[in-house]
Amino acid sequence: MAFKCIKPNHNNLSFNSIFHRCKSMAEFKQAHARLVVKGLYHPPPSLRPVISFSALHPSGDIDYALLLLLRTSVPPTVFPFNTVIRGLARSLRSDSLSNSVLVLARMAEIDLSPNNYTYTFLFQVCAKFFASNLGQQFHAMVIKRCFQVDVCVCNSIIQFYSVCGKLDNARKLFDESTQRDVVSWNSMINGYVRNGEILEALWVFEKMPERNEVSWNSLIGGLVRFGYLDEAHRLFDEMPKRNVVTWVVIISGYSQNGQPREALVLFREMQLLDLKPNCPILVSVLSACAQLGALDNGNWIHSYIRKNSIKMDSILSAALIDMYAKCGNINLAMQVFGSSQEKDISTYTASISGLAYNGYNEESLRLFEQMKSAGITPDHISYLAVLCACSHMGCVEKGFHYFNSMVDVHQIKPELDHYTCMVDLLGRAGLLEEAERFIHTMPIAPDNVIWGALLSACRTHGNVEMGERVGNFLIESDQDHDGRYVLLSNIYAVSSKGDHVEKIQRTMRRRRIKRVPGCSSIEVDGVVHEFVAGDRSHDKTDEIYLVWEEMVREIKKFGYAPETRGVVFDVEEEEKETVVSYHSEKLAISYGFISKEPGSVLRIVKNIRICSDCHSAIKLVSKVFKRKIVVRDRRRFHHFEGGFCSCKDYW
DNA sequence: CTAGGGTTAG
Repeated sequence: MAFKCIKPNHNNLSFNSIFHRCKSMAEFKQAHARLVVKGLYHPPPSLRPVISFSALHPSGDIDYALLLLLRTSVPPTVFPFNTVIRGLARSLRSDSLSNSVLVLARMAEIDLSPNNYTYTFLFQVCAKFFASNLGQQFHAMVIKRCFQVDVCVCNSIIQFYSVCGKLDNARKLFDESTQRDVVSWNSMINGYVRNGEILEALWVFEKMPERNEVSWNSLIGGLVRFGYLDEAHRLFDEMPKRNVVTWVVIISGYSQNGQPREALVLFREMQLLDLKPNCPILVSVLSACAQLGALDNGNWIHSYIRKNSIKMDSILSAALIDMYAKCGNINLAMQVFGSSQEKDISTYTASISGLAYNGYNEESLRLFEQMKSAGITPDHISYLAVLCACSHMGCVEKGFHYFNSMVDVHQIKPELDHYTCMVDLLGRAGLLEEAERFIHTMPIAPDNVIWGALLSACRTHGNVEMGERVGNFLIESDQDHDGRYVLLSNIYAVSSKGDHVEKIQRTMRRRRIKRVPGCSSIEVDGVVHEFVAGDRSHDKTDEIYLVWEEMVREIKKFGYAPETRGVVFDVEEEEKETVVSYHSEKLAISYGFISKEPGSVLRIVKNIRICSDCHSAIKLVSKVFKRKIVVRDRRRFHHFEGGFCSCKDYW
């Protein structure tokens, strides 16, 4: 023993310590380059830390790892080869698949047999790139060589098959496997969930000998994904021990499935249990606030983030910006934008579209230009925001300018959404023929949404001929969509074909199409109050109606005349004025007058678009009662002040 | 000295 110490391997020690001191890829490369340039012999084992760092560290360089592994004589042990395949499995680059095959081939060249780790990483790569055939070949290799797989390899094969949609193969392996643990069961649940077989997933869940949080979370996540939110909530209640992922799944589930109130309720439950929300939860809750237009709640989240010094990443700041913008408070949104540290494309996009639907069209376009100057390449979503701004401005020329630059400068292939935006742009501007021609010359097939945009433009500009044609086509091809019937009958109602309205109503009744009722909400002291037209369910109904009638008397002195033309549905003639008089946004505003502090801004959120009667009434209310009123409808904001609206009556 | 399953916006 003492003998060996006489000649220690100085080289090896010193080179190892050189590399071990390195903290970044650049330092590794510099150190390595110095050795190579000086022609100093560096023993292969010392390269191991370089390979590990290059392959696995977030700031590493997988190509460098591959280079060292394939072109130098690293010691022929399986470890560095496994490390590189592991790194390839982590990377998102499309050549990872072929590179992992290259590594495997090199192993065969130098007679290195893959071990369990090698196979685990290989199946990870195949799962990530949905390399169904290659993975199957690896599986065959495992079988043919009588390789003794351990439970991890077995599970990674199950996982591989299930993400590739080969559920039968996964199930066969699972059934035949002698080593099954909770991960195997969970992978099967996930496989079924991923492939839409929620009943199978449920069956597996019920048969499991033991479950952990992941089992519960996977099933709950599956139920959420397929819209079975009540079932998901039931399991959530039954769950013996929840973790933070459980909360993410259920809260984001509600938030993304159009049930933002439930998301907020669960978030409050978390607060009561003194549980710390993580970033994804905060993002989901902010999105719920954005959907509801619940500014008080959103403000509270913002101060919670500040108080607890939660790290703001770009997603969280985008969510905050989006929340403020969708609550109609563009100033706060832009404040968050201004103070966010790392502005990436999502931060910009949230601000660009926020400005656009709040009526700050020029500012929106300016920010888009600013983003490009900052060296951020616009993507298809930021272009969507810009086109939307042009459409709100009614600026056809600018819209086409951006549409063309999207294709020519940034090589982004327009998707249906972009085409819809262009049809909307042309249609709003009254260029109906051009809009229809545009649809016919699109390189992809138009969907019902695009025709819907055209139909809506026909209604705005009273084009009965085109409206009748498009509308009748739409109520046949998309029979369940209530809005199309409404638009078409509105078009008939103001034309000489008033008698056709009756026909449309009969068709709707026959097909049992229910209209989605118009619904408006207002937040008071953190509670969101909801109203539908003619609603009498609120505690303060009497007062609300009294106040609105009083306000109508006042604005009539300033020239308000109720319009009933838009009301053609489900009501008898004499009811029309009553219904339009108590549209949901009017009730919500009236409640705001009663319950909010005098002079405070009233913020209303409406689920469908505002009608022109409400629009002119609210303009006058804002003038006569000197009150700022912000109405968010399905498409955009209307900021009412002093008798004017930010949309300049173009909406 | 390495490994397998669940969550994240615009």
